[in-house]
Amino acid sequence: MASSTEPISTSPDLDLYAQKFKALADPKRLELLNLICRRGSVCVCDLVDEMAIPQSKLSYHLKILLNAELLHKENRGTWSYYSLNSKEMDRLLSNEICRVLSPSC
Amino acid sequence: MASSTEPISTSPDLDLYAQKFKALADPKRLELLNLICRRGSVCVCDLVDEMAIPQSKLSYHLKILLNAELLHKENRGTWSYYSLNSKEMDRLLSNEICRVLSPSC
DNA sequence: CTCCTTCATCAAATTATTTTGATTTATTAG
DNA sequence: CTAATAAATCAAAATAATTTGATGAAGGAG
Repeated sequence: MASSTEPISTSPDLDLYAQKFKALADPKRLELLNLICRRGSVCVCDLVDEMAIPQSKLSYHLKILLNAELLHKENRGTWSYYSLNSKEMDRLLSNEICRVLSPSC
Repeated sequence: MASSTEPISTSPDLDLYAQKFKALADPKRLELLNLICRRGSVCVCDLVDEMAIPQSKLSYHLKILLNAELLHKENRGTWSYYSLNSKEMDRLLSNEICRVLSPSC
C-alpha cells in the first residue's frame, strides 16, 4: 500500500529486519558468508568443494542469504558468482561483528 | 578433530552468534524488544496487556531473548521485570539498527 | 550434434520452532 | 487461613524450516 497518509519511515518494517536476522540465524550460513567474504567472489561449485555440502543444500542457503540481500549474485555463463553485500552487512551489524564474520574484508 | 595444530579461535563460535540472530529473527520479538526498551523495565503482566498476546506465549519469547542475553531479568516478589541488555545489543548491531529497534533509548 | 558440467528447483521426508491451553509454584492481599 | 494474581513450564498440536535425492534448463567442450 504505502499510502501517502502513512507516516514516512516511522515503520521500520520489523518483518524486513526479521528476515535479515533469520538469514543470519544459522551457523552454516554464517560460515558461508565468511567463506564468500574471504574469497571475494565464488561460484557454487567451488563452495560445494570447500564446504563439503550437497549442492542443492548450498543453493538453498545461498538463496536465503540472497533474498535477505546479504549477498550479490552475478551470472557468467552457467556459473553463478556470489559475493558479499558489504554495504548491507555494515548497515546491519556492528563493526565488531562484521569483523568476526568478515575478517580481512 | 580440533587438533593442537589448528589455529586457536578461528571459530568465533558461530553457533553463539547464530543463536543471538535467531532470537532477533522474529518480528514479534523485535516489537517486544522495542517495547521493553521504551518502558525501561517492565513486568510480564504489563507486556501481556500491551501486546495483546497470551501470557505463556510471551514468556516463551522472553525466554528466547533472555537466553540470547539480549534482555536482563530481575525478580521482585512474584513479578519478573525485564529490561534491555543494551550493551549486548550495541555489541551486536549497528547504530542504525539499534536506533530503529530502540528509539529514544 | 552429443556429452558433460553448473546450478536452480521440486516434492517428500525430516527436524525445529511456535502456539495453545492447562497445570504448577510462588507470592500477595484480604 | 483462603482467594487471587504473577509467571514459568509442560505436552500436544500446528507451522515452519531444512535436508535429501531427483529432475531439468542452459551453457560449454569435444
